[in-house]
Amino acid sequence: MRRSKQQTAETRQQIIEAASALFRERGVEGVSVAEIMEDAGLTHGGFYKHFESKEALLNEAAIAAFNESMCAWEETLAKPENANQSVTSLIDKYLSETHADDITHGCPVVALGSEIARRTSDLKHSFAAGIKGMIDVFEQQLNNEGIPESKNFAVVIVANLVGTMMLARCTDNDKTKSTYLKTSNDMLHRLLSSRAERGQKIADDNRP
Amino acid sequence: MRRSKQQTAETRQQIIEAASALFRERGVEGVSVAEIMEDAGLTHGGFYKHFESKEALLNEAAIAAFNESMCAWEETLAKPENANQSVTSLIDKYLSETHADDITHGCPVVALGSEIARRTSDLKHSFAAGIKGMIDVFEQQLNNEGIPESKNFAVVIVANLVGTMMLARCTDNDKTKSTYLKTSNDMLHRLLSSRAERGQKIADDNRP
DNA sequence: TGTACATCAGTGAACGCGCGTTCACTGATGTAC
DNA sequence: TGTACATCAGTGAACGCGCGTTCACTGATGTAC
Repeated sequence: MRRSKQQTAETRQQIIEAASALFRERGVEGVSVAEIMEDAGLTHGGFYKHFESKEALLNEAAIAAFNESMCAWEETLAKPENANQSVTSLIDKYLSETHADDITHGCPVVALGSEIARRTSDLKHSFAAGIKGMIDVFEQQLNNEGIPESKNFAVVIVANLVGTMMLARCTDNDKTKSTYLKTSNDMLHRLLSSRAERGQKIADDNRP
Repeated sequence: MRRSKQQTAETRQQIIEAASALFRERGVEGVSVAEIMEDAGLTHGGFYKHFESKEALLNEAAIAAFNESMCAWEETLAKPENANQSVTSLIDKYLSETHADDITHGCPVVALGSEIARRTSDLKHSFAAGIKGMIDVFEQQLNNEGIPESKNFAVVIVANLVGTMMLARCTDNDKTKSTYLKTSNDMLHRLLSSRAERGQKIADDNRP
């Protein structure tokens, strides 16, 4: 039977959220429309009242996954104890064992990147925007901390995070997995502290 | 009809090579057993005379993809003009536009990582071994160039390569894509030259 | 504000299709004597 | 070395299954008057 506009919008959101988690967990082709609808508390028939196709839902689910990540990042940044170490707090969280073990609600680039790379059009566009968003957050935080070349460093940091998580997730030996996470984390910390020093030096030199 | 042992072995290799390329190009679930067999010049029925299942072929195909990558790396390292810049020549090749556009014969971690991360057992084990192999090559070359902490740097470099390629491949804007590749490449070059200097300094200090 | 009708979210059966896998069959290769 | 038989790589039809999508139907919601 017909639902109110608000209920319809809520249902739509539930489908997107279910899909966002399931696609990351099992891959786009590893989940059926029926399973997504079941997770959202519905039967499969009504799917096409909300989305044109499974592909269209994937696009919305990808956007939602990036939004979810960005919200989590904002939360981390908002914590008072992270005020003076915003960049490293984001890095620590990203490279945590918790994140490595939580594909379902983890970074969409690692969970879906290989599949998205093969696609074209809208989907790739949404994904590229999500990646840009991740880099932008780092750029801003690096600026706040007075680290020079913030844009370049932001790209390199995000690349490192994504790559490290990919290596860790593709490794069956838990010890090796932890080593990858820890090694990248240590190196990024060291790189940042040496860069922060240099940024401080430049600021001092430029002081009148 | 029955084939000679040599022919059978060759056919098996052809199936693996076809699968290795097709899986990377279209994803494991984006290619059918029949398509792989057709690419290898056969009909689908004979597939199970060579492999127990599609999953078993995926394992062999992943190993073959890593072997292919390692052979290409060896080739690059063997070129006389790369003798004194072995690490940067590997990095330049990996982060090239050519590699970004060639998923089919490119790095298996970027092409299949998201899918492999969800799997368990044999497959993940083969993949982890392949990743270890990539890191080992870099460690050895960093040693050759006298760069300290070669093992840690090797992990970070490979993570950066994989992550950068993933970002580039998931980006629909060609200019942004090139920027990602170039930014990581520049930063790795700078990091390596500053580390090489430090390595040289340590070597000088330790000279009797 | 109340009424009569149109709309449409959700249901569950059904469709057609392609997939991984199996199987009976063929005939060249391998092997035992 | 030659022969007779067993083996098995490759073929193409067939199987059963699950998938994305469609559809007739239901009944509460939205809207026009």
